[in-house]
Amino acid sequence: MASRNKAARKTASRKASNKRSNKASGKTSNKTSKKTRSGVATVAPQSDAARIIAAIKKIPRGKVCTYGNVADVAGLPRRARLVGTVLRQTPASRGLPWFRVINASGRISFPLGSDAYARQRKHLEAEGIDFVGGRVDLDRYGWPPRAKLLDELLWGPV
DNA sequence: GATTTGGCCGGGC
DNA sequence: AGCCCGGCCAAAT
Repeated sequence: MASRNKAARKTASRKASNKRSNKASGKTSNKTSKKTRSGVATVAPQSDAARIIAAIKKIPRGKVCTYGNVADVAGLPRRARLVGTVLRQTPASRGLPWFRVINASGRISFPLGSDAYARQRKHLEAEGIDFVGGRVDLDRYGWPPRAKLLDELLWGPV
């Protein structure tokens, strides 16, 4: 069964992001920067949640972004699930365009038929996003645009 | 498309 | 610590 490249998959395919960079050591809990040892105040690293929120805010009207891409934009590759978790526990009161986040299949992640599903879909359609067979065409509405993703991966942020 | 399989990570117990 | 479960992902069947 050719079960060879398993570990290779993520690493190689999903963005040659070798940028697992910093953290990587499991927990990151960057709470508010504390280590102000003697004065050298390290610039408070934003919490992962804050970065995710910020990334979501960038999604333009009429566009959608997958959990994975939100994570990438937030500088947290491979933390798609965290995006879901953060979203789940973030009060919509924040004026956050949470509804622009959908899964990599171009579908709304809530169970079809649920209120949540209907709510999200309504928001998206209100922005002109069109659903075909319950799916959003990511080539058309996805953000950031694929080309851009690729470029940044290969060339780095301009 | 649908499923399976393996991987990733954070949170809760 | 260990185990299990997520608004996940992607390659392979």
